[in-house]
Amino acid sequence: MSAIPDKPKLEGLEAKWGPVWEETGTYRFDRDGAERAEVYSIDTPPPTASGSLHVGHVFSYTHTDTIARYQRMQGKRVFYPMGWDDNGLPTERRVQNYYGVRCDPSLPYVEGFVPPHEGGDGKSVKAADQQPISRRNFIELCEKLTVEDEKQFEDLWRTLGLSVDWTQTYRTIGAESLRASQLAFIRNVERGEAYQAQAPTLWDVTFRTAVAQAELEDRDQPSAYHTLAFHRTDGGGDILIDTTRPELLAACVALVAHPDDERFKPLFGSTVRTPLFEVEVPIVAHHLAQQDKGTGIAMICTFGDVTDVVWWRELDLPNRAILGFDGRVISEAPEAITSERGREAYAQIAGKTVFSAKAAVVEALQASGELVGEIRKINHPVKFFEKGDKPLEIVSTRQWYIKNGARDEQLRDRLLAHGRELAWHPDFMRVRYENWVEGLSGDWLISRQRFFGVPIPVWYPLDAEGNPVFDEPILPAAEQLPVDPSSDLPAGYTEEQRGVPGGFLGEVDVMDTWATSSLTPQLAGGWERDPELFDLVYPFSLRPQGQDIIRTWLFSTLLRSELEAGQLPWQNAGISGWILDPDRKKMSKSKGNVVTPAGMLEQHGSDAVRYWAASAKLGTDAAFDPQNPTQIKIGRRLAIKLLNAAKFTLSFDASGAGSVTEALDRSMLAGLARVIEGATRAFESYDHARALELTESFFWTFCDDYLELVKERAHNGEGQAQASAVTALRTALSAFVRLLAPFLPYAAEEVWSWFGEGSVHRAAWPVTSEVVDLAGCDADAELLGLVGGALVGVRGAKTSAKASQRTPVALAVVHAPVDVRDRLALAADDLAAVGRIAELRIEVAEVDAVTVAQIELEAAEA
RNA sequence: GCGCCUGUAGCUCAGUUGGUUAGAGCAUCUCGUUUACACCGAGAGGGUCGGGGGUUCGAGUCCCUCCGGGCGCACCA
Repeated sequence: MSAIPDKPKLEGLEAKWGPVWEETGTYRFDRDGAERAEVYSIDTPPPTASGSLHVGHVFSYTHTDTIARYQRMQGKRVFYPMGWDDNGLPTERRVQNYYGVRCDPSLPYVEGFVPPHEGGDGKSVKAADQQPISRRNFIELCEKLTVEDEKQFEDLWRTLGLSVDWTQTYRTIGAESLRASQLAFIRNVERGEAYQAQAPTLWDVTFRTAVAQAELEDRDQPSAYHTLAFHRTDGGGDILIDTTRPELLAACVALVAHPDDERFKPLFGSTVRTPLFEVEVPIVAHHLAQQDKGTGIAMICTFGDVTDVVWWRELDLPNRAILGFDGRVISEAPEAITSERGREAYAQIAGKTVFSAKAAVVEALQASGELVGEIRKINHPVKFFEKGDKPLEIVSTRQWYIKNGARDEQLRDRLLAHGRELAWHPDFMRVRYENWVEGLSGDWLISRQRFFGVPIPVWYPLDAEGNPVFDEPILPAAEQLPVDPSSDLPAGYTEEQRGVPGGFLGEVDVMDTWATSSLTPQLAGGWERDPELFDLVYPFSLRPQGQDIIRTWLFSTLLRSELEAGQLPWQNAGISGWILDPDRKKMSKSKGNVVTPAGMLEQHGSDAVRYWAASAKLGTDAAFDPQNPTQIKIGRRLAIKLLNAAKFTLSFDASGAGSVTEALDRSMLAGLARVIEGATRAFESYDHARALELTESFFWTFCDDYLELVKERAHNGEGQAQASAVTALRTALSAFVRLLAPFLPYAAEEVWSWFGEGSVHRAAWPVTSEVVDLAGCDADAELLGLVGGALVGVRGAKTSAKASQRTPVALAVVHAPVDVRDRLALAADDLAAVGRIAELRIEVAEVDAVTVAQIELEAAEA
């Protein structure tokens, strides 16, 4: 216990208590002798270490922390780890800009490399100005920078007061994560859940990597319809088609119309010659062709969009792809282009970007008269990589996939069943998951042609000609992990055999970030590393996360758990909403005006900021105006009030404390029992905001009415009347501090230290019996409100008389309904004391509520 | 196009299974240095619960419909 300061204040509490919690291990997960039933485990979202911190982080992580603290006070052994998602593209990009470098895997490693820049100004360095460096040098810089970034995150989390066990941290690029991630992958391969395939793949030409369905987003883009004339080979004239991608004309493999379309029915089976390139292609029928779109008949190219891929596959069409990995038209024309005119036309587009090729084709078509009518500009949605800024192309590549139920109905049904088993908070978020699972169009593409990631742990044998035999990948043994196939050796081979005929080739691709972060329960829980720990924490009690990554993180984690263990990775999913700016737009850096969380915490105090975050329910978006942070100010006020009310309460002589006998004191405790019950129930149903609201509102009643009513008795009263007030006050204070501890951990700990033992965050969550035992079960919970009503009347009379609240009252007559009069009389002395009423009459009258019928103020004293 | 969420005081939001006269805070106005708190306290004004229809003794709450806002999925000829 420590002394109560003369002037309690919030400033400095973070610096005072953070180190104490760290030193005493307040939030340490105690696994000794633990059983699963007493463990509450949290699958904390690992923030992208290279990303910037914003208020949204503070918002959702606070939600989780209130739950963690509640569970801890309920006696649970809380497993609350923290991870850093440091592998992947965001880090690569940050490293490029921060150090002014770019990875070129063909370059050799340079010992003691010094990057051209350090710190950057946050603006991107142009690709041309970036110094190419080896993959190893590049990864070293990634490692270095992420470690620094992670330190900043940790500092912020600590200041915010997250009750994370900082001995339980992991990095998604750390050795343990590499091992677990590769092990899980190998098991997927062995069970036939992971496989590789040569297939048309959505491809980002800027980052030169494949991307998965989950990373796509649609963006409206300006485009234009071009009407092209195809020539019937039977001499029947031209067929017009509309296309937005004339540059892919050279890759055209067929025309397609709906099988029921009377206009084209006679043409199915016949052929046309493509304009410009003069390739003979068939006219085919497919139900995906829309009669009312364009001219009702479309050209199929390899590949303009995902529908082309479907048509290509289902109609068994040839592949005449013309786009390379760099997004440019490849130099070699498809063999199908045989005419001299066609070859010449192709020469005009070879090597050009999509943009330039389109211009060239359009120009040639105009010259030949095969472009009919006007070019009509439109806006239409185009698929982008969510982190990219150029439209995705589709190229044919060999990639690794993990089955996700898109082509396996049984797996999909199991995933949907898990979605129904999982307790979602709020429940309607389940729909997002179901939409996603039901809409999956292909297996999960997990290989990325990038550098800073978990290497795909396979090698391929090389045949006598030196060609890799992809069908027979060589997997490492579990004991070998983690491996980097580009430097480590497959069993039975020597380094000299790398890349030579009859030897082997290491896979150079890395895994998608989500392929690793989909294993966070396994990474944090010690899967295949610490079985005892894993059994204690898995399946996790809670997965907290943002609504934006249901289709990525939540889905992929659930999938991996189903594949590996056939079960849900968690019991509950708590989904936080967005932070919106005052215009109800999603907050974003580009809009400027983004306050840094550290600055917010500094300015208002952690408890205040936490209050703002905690006052929003799960799943609900919260508005935040940095210029006018009302909710934060209210939180600050509440925290200060807690300090002051505690100090006041503890200032009364408690030597006689023991039992509560006075009606008003018993009433207050009865009301508090209801609050404890309600707050507990709210927390049990993951409604922290409700718990806060209930507690806060009764706490203000406690301060403004109850404390005012009894302070005279507590201070100057005598005997049991005085002792009753002090007992009730102290009992209530103890409960309030604990009820508020999940929200205001600093103020609560400070106050607790004035009278309690140990940390409030390890104290027992209040139960109704501790107040009911003192108040008696027959206590009149309504009495405090009734007296409060009378008090409002007295205060109002003084206010309207423009008199001070301390003005003495000669006579006050209070009217009360018949069933209330006697109850009110039990608190008459307290009411008279706070109102400075010399003569207080409480009379029965025909009124609905307690009213002050008559009041005579004494003349103001000089 | 299919679906989910949402619309309550000037602002931000509560409002349990339908049940008296719809609540809180902020803001506004008025008053007050009363035993902790001026980062304070007291009081007051302020709402056709998006519109319309229905079920019911009774609807902010349930049903239908329309309108506005947000989001998810689908949509690239």
